[in-house]
Amino acid sequence: MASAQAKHDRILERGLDLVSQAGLSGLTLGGLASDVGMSKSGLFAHFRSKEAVQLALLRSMARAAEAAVVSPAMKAPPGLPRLTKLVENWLGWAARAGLRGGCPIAAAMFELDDAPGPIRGEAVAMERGWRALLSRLTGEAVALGHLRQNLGVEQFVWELCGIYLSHHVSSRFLQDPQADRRASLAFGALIKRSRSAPTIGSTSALAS
Amino acid sequence: MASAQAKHDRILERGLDLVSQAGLSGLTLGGLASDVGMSKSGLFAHFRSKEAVQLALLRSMARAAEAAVVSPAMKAPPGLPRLTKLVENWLGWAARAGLRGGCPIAAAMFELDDAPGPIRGEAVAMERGWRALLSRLTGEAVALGHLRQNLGVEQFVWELCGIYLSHHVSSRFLQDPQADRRASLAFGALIKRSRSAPTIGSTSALAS
DNA sequence: GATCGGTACGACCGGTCGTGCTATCTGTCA
DNA sequence: TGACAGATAGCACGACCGGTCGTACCGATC
Repeated sequence: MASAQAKHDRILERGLDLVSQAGLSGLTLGGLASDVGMSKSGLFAHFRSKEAVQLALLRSMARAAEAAVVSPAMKAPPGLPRLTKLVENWLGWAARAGLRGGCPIAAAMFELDDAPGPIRGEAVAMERGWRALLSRLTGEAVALGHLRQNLGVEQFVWELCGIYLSHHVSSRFLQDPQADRRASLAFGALIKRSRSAPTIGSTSALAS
Repeated sequence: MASAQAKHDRILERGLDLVSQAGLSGLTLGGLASDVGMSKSGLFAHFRSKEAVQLALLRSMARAAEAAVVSPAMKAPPGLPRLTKLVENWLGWAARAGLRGGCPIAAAMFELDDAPGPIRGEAVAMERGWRALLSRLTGEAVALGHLRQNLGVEQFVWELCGIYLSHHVSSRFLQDPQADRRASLAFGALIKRSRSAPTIGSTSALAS
């Protein structure tokens, strides 16, 4: 018999794929069980509830993203090159990681925005952690002089996340073949105006 | 007895609220029926299938967004003022329209990206139409000289959608009180670099 | 060799899902 | 007043849901 840990990992691996297609709430224990080739109750011996499965899958997503997106980028030189490499790995990472659906975390952010509970809490913590990482790498790029000293790092990260989300929608939902190019152009523009010092005035065009 | 049309409208109105909270796939006929105070089969007499309900709700969303976002903005002077007003009305429109959840269309874009079928088709058509409207208004701002002549309108709209999505995530999922300010700053920056002529070179920071 | 925790199974629970069929109610018009 | 049509309710169906049951096989331990 394959070791329990191996089976556990296989459940999470297949589950990740299912979640990427159907979302966290679209996942069913029976479907997952038959997908890994075991009975529903056999799967239940590993996790005590569906919520436990969802939580484990959420954490499994973080590990998968870490391995596919963060780790390879860390080999790039610190500062802007590393940040750029991270964004390259980020866009479309789910497909490259073998998932048939889109980024499960992005989908979860829209799926869980009105669903209080431990699942949502974990997802929020994960997203906050991810944005903290983006902020840290951006801060390093500032410290190394690759980006301007007075850059609003949080704002930079906020807009970067917008690029990711827009890329997700245009590539997966609208199936726009130009999605990668659009994201590349947007990131380039964001970097460009984060290099030089900003001019004064007209910081906002929206009344608040 | 209330007219059938009135009941029909009331079903769609309540359904829109439910979908904004639970998503299109999270909607259940029984839940919707009890929410409007009728039996499941009574509701079923109005629509012949759940898919018909979802399609009707999708179109109802478009009408609601039209009324809450587009129409009021059309009273503003054409060009940049009108576009700005539209974006103002767009951000957070769902809450102002009385929906307890987030923007149902934004959620649908992540929910349906792997669900082929007429629902997805309709949603794609709606989103394409929405982006065409954004492109048209942006084009008017260009024609009126409010934005620079060589602006990439499609790219502008693509990045604008990213701002909307990032605002949705930060305000609803992360519950960041700065979400409105962040979106305002991002839109301001987008407008600013869409006024003046771009410098040459370094159009992209990502290898393609 | 007896015992035991972990893993897995098939059967089954109460509940809810979408979907039909049929009966009843209600307002309208002759 | 009575007939008709549309709206609604009641009810039942098969499927599937998350979850529990008793049971059985496994390797390790005593």
